[in-house]
Amino acid sequence: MATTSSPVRVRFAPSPTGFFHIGSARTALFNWLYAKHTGGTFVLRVEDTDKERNTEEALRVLFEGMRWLGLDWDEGPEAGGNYGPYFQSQRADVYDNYLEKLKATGRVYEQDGALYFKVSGEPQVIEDAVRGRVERLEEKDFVIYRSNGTPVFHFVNVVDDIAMKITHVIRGEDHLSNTSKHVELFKALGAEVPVFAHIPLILKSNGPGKMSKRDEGALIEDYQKRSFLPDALRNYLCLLGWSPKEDREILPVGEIIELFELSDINKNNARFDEQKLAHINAEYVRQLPIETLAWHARPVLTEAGLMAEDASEDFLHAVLSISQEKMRGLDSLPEFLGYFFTDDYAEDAKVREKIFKKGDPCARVQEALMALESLEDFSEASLEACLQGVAEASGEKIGSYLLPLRFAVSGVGVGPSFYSVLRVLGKDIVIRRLQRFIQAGG
RNA sequence: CUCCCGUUCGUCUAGCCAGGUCCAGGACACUGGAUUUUCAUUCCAGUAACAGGGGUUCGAAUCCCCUACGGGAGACCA
Repeated sequence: MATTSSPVRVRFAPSPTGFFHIGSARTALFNWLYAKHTGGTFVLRVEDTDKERNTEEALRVLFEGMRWLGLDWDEGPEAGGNYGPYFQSQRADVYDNYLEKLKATGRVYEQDGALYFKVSGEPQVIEDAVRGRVERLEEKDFVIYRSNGTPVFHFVNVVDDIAMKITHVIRGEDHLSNTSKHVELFKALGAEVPVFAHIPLILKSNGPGKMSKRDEGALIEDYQKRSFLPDALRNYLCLLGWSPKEDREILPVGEIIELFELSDINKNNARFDEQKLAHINAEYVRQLPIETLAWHARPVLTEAGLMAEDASEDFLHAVLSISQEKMRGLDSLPEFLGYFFTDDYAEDAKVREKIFKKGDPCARVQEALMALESLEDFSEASLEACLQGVAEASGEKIGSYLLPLRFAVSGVGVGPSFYSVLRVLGKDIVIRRLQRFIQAGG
């Protein structure tokens, strides 16, 4: 494997489009991981040569997305560094200087007002850390400066990598075919060719082709809005094209950094699987310390209009601590726990149907209501004993009481351990809801 | 059409470089069962893959070739 003795410098060079695509995020992540792994430098360079795209909003989406994922950059916009500016739109003089260098080799010529680079005609060897040795012949001369005087991607990309002393170019496989152009340019400019690592693409979950902005789940900002945990998304993204091996999948980022090697990156494209992402996200949610969970859950609940802004932290903790082990994503919290915070919660029609199929739920709720009204101690053990007694008194299984009662009290058929639900809800609310259920005739 | 890359369960992958311990391991999803308290948790079990064909070899998921299929690139976009 080709290596350089100089310290590792990698870069993520996005074009601000107004979206932060999941594939771009994964490319940024792999660069970041490699920089961390090697103790190198992670550079963020904004490729905004395509005029209109460079809006404030587009940059905000990009920067916020990266920071949310924890992908901090050592050099770049808002971070500084010795190789700036880090916006290509501000580097015109750099490009002009390198153009002069290239002209001096006699391999630049003008046609129709555009500047062309004359290719060598020799097959170019790409030493790729992921794919091994790849050979490709660049057959046609190509444009490096448009007739309007602005340089094109292939030129600025290579010039910046040289000027910024980039040692490893980690990017999507869609650039592999372009690399023969880039190698020609590196050589013509007398620069050392960096190590390339072309990582597999992320394909859409159904249908052909790579994931595009329009596909479901393709944008990082969607996951931010849906309150996914960034650590979870990042962990999932690591698994797309790379593996920690030893049958492990969920692991702290520190360990991933330690294990991450370019040579372990897969060659074949990966298909995006939202279900697996959801599973990993849920695992992370369930492992959160209760304070952190509350910190994440509060805005989700208040924005859904279920919980008052100044709602008690203690009550929130109580609700979360009995629910956490059964939680899925944070975005499902309003549906899963809404009834703890409001009387005006949605009912699950299927569960309603189900409880009426098996006997008279009102009668059972009535029996339980009478027993609970006179129960002073609303602890789990006491509640269980009480309801057990109700069931035994009428010669029934406790199971036939639980679903009607849960529905009467929460409108749904699933949730935390039922006795815990009753305890946290408290006697007043429980009694009130059971009465309401009976009065409404179910 | 040309060039480049790839191909292990439905999906993500381990194994491949250093051929035998792989009638192929894990995870998600799915199915069934358990926790005699429902349930989105937990536990157990099950279904399910080396693209096809030719070599090389005592022996190939692992090495070589061909075909098929998939992906990417082929802009005065990035």
